[in-house]
Amino acid sequence: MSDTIRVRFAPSPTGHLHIGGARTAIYNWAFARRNGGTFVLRIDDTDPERSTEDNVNAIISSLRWLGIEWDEGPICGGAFGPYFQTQRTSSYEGALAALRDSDGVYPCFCDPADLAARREQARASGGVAGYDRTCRTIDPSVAKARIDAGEPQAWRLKVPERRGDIVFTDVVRGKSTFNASVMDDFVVVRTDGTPTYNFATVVDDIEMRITHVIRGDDHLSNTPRQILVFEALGAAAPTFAHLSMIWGPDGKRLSKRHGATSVETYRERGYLPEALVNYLALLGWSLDDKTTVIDSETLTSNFSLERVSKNPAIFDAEKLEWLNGVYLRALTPSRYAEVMLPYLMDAGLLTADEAAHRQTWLEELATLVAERAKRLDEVVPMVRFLFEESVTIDDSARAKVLEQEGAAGALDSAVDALGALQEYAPQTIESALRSVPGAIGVKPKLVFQAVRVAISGSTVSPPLFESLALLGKERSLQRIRAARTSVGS
RNA sequence: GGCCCGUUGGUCUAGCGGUGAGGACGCCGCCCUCUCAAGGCGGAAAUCACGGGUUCGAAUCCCGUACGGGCUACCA
Repeated sequence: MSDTIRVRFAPSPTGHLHIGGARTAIYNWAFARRNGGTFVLRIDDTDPERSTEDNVNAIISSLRWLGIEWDEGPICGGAFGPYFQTQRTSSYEGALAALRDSDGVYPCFCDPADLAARREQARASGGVAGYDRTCRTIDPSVAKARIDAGEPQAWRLKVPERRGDIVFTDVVRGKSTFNASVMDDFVVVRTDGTPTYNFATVVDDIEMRITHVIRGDDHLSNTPRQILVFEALGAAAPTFAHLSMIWGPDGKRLSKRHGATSVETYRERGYLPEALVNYLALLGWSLDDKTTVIDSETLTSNFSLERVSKNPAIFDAEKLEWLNGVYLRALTPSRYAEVMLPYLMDAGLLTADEAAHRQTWLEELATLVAERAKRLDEVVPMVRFLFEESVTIDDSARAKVLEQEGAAGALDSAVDALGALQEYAPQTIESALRSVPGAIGVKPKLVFQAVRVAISGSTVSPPLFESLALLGKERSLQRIRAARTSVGS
């Protein structure tokens, strides 16, 4: 593996893995794979208030479920660890010391509340809202005395006087220019000694030898600040690639009120990881002008930042569903049975033990359901009738089918025809039932629908003959008789 | 307010000076069919945000405007 390219995904464990974060991770991962680079996972847990271990675990398990594997990071370790920012305080302290030595920072004794007020005032009068540099002019010896006296201080980056505009080329958006005059001396280390985001990420990116920073464009405005830190630390800035946001249907940042936003939820609802990866990859990137079904292999061997789109994308749940259906249909029966089983078990339809004894039966069931479900959780209502002892017939189905003229006779004949079968299999069942309409002078559809309603309780079900076979002769006859009885004469 | 960024059918996108503006989801119709799906075929749907330029020629290049978004913290 070449080490020329190193990228990282650095989630902050303040929640589960978000759809947008997942896409960022996918792009980083695909980019690393495509270029023979290294993909680093780093946990940016510097916010003690909101970061939790549960969230770290959830993020890790979501990434794994998606099939996104990191080369360095939690669990697997690596040569540039640790990979949790809370364990890297010595790095930040070292970087601060270096900046103090090089006169790249200065202590700030301003009161935060006071600062906020000044900022408000500056903004109100139409001025620049940045820090007014009050403490920048304090004489170093005075500053040292105040620190020694125990006065609390934060550290601010001393933006060079003659730095000029900050210009960088973003791989997806092109050349970006930020006017130097708007760069204020931002805080790099807080009063409590902890590093701010813009400082910690840069220190880490330098130490971890990150060459390409691929992240959401909510960080675009942070980039010039970070470039200043890279420069102050005497390091070359990496290449940046800012991804546009993912929006909800209303054009606002995708959030809980738009529905499911965490990868975990999609997993629970029966989406396949490969479908989610495919969909997310396409939300802002395209292989060419016509391909929409792209497996991981194709993605990791063709991904390029140059083909990442600049505009924000609205998350289209329906297209994801469609794509999930495509992947679901492509599963082999045994694989389908495997992924479907947890849903069946959760619904209490069968136990793991029973499943082990009904492998073939489950695979047959899988083939029936495969081209009908877009999500795995949809199979439960679809197949429930095949597991339960008896079935309750839906009122509208009864009215629409069973109470139709000829239905009773059709059920009687069906019982006779099926009852006579030696071999109870889809083919034999089909020919038996197909002989009924002609014999009693009724439309084939009426027979099929009547039997369907009788065994499933509904006018909609998986294919009839196969369903009857899976149900078994005994229960089939039982249900048809029960339905027949309920219709009366 | 200031600074940035974006704008091709309802949605995701292709396009990178000359195309009938292509594909996909969704929608509609037809076919297939035991229901539902799946599949096949066809269709509607884009004045390429708007207004100016540049050019023989602009969705493509330039400048404005509008709309949307992001940042503007001792959050990340």
